[in-house]
Amino acid sequence: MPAKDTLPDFEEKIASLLKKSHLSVTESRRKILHLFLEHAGALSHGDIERKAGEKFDRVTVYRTLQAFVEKGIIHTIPTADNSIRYALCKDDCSAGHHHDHHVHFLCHRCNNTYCLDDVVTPDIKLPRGYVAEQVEVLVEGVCKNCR
Amino acid sequence: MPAKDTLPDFEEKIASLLKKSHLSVTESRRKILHLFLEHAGALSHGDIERKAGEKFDRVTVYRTLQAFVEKGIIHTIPTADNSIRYALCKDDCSAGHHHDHHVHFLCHRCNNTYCLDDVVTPDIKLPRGYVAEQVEVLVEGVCKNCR
DNA sequence: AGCAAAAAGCAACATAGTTGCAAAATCTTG
DNA sequence: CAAGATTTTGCAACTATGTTGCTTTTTGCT
Repeated sequence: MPAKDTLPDFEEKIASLLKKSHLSVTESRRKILHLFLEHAGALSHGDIERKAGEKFDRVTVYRTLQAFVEKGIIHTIPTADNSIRYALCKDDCSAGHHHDHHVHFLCHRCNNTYCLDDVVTPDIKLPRGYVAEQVEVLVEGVCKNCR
Repeated sequence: MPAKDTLPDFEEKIASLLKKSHLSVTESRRKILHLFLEHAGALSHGDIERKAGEKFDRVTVYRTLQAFVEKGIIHTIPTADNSIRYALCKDDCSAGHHHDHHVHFLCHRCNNTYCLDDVVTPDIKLPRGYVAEQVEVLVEGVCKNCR
C-alpha cells in the first residue's frame, strides 16, 4: 500500500466505478471521486477547485464533472444562489438517465447540501394542460448535525 | 398620454409599487418592471439585459434586480442550468419576507418558467433531526401553450 | 514496449458578476 | 418651483466563472 488512504476500499470502488462507466482511470478523476466519497454532502465546482485545484487545471475539473454527469456518476442540484452543486448518484443511475427522485436539503448553518435518498419527491397536482416530466424538490432549513 | 403604452394601467401600477417599496421612480426601474408585467413568465438577468439592455448599463440591471428582490417585488427561482430567473411576487410578499409557497414550472419546449400560484408546495416528511424552513419545488415538463 | 485513443494542460477567449467613484436624476422642503 | 441633500446611474476596472482549440502527456491495449 503506497500512501495515505483514509479507507482502502475507496480506491477499489473508484476504479470499478470508472471502468463501469467506460472512463479511463486518471489521477484527476480518482482525486475528484475521492472528494465526493469522503465528503457526504454535495460539492460545487468551486469547492472542488479549492480542494483539489492545486494539482489540476481548472479546465480539467470542468471536463471531469461534465463527464461524470454524462455517465451518471454524479447529478446536479439546482440552488438558489446560482451555484450548481454536484452529488454522487445512487447505483441505479445510468448514463443519460438520472433517477434522482429524491429530495435535496440545504442547511443554512453549515451551508452543506445533502441528498435525502429516502425522501422521494411527492406527486404534484398541476393545472389542466401542464405535463410534468420531472420534479425537483429543494428543502432549506437546519440539518441533523447543526442543531 | 405621451407614447405607446400597451396598457395604461401598467404605469400607474409600476409607480405605486415602487413608492410602496420606498424606491424612487426611475426610468430603468419602470422599464424593467414593465418587462415583468408584460411577460407572464419568469425572466433571467440575461433576458432582461437583452430586452432592455440597449438603454441601460449592465450594472444598473444587476442593482435594480437586487433592489427588487430585497424589497419583495420579485423573487428568484433556482434552475438546473445555473441561471437564476426572477418573477413578480404576489402582493403578500413584503421586504425580506418572501411568501412564495408556490410551485414553479419550467417548460422544455418554450423554455419559459411560470409561477403556478395556485399550486402550493407540499409538506415534505423529513428524516429525524432535519428542520425545514422553506421548500422549493421546480417541476419540469411541457406547459399549457406548448402542447 | 509500442501504438492508438483518451485525457490533461495551456492559452486565449467569452460571459457573468462586483466595486468604487464621479456625474446625473430624483426627491424633499421652503 | 428652485436649491440642496440623497439616490441612482453609468463608467471603468477588476474578479470569477465557463468555454474552445490545440499540443503534450497519460492511459489502455496488444
